[in-house]
Amino acid sequence: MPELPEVEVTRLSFAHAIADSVVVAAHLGKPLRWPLGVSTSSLKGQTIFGVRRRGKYLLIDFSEGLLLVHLGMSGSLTFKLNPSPPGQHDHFDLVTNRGTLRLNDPRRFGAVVFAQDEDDPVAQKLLGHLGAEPLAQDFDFARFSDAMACCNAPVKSVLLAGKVVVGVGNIYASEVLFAAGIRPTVKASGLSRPRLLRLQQAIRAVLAFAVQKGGSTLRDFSDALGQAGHFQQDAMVYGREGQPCKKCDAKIKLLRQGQRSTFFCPQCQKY
DNA sequence: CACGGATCCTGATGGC
DNA sequence: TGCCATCAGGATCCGT
Repeated sequence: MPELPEVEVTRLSFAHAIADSVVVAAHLGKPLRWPLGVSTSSLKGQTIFGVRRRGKYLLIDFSEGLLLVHLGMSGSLTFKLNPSPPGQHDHFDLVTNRGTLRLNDPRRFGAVVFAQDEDDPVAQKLLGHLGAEPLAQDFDFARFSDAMACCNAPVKSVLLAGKVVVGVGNIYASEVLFAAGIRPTVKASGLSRPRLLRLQQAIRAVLAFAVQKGGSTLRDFSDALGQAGHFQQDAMVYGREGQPCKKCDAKIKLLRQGQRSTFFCPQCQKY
């Protein structure tokens, strides 16, 4: 469910409400991808300063330490004053005096991990190798093109890997490459300067637009307060195999790259 | 070390 | 209706 826009929309939906709250309790359900790393009782009494995002990770800052939250493939967060008792897919509750932050994650590819700070080896293992933030200032063209020049893998795979730039998941990879007019199978290292420029602009534009739209609704994404997103209506290629391209009418094609689906227009994305 | 594939887990969907 | 195979928005780990 969550790529960068969904994670950011989720963050924006509860960050203000949870800021300055105090942790009353924390509860764990079934095991997630990685263990929490501390006892839930050690979180009690801590003040929550705010919520940041790095790639697809949410960073919840405490008076001492921080929580790294990842939604995996199927995770979602809710923030409610009076939540119902945890259901079978609710695997983490952070109860505060201002409301309860709850992680629901059927597939349990998500994670909640405690770290002392961002230099903590636990945090570095997850965050240390991440690429540039596409919506931040430090996403400059020189570094982007240098990083892309090193990769001989298909540009779609390079975008997904997150080592050059973070946050572009499987849906937005297809959308971004369509917006840039680049074929997903082209080697990243083979892209000309003008194409790299268009690609970088497309990454920024598509992700920013999706955030503005409230995230994807491919299944039924909604933010932590239950507000639904509207990006799906605007998907140009993703999930549209066999349907006419919205720009040129050619049939949208589907291909497999590393066990993931890629959608593209053979006419608008020739190289 | 850079790449492709297998892998964790559950639910939805489609064919028979 | 049931059973089985396939696929799903992520990212790490492992073999080549």
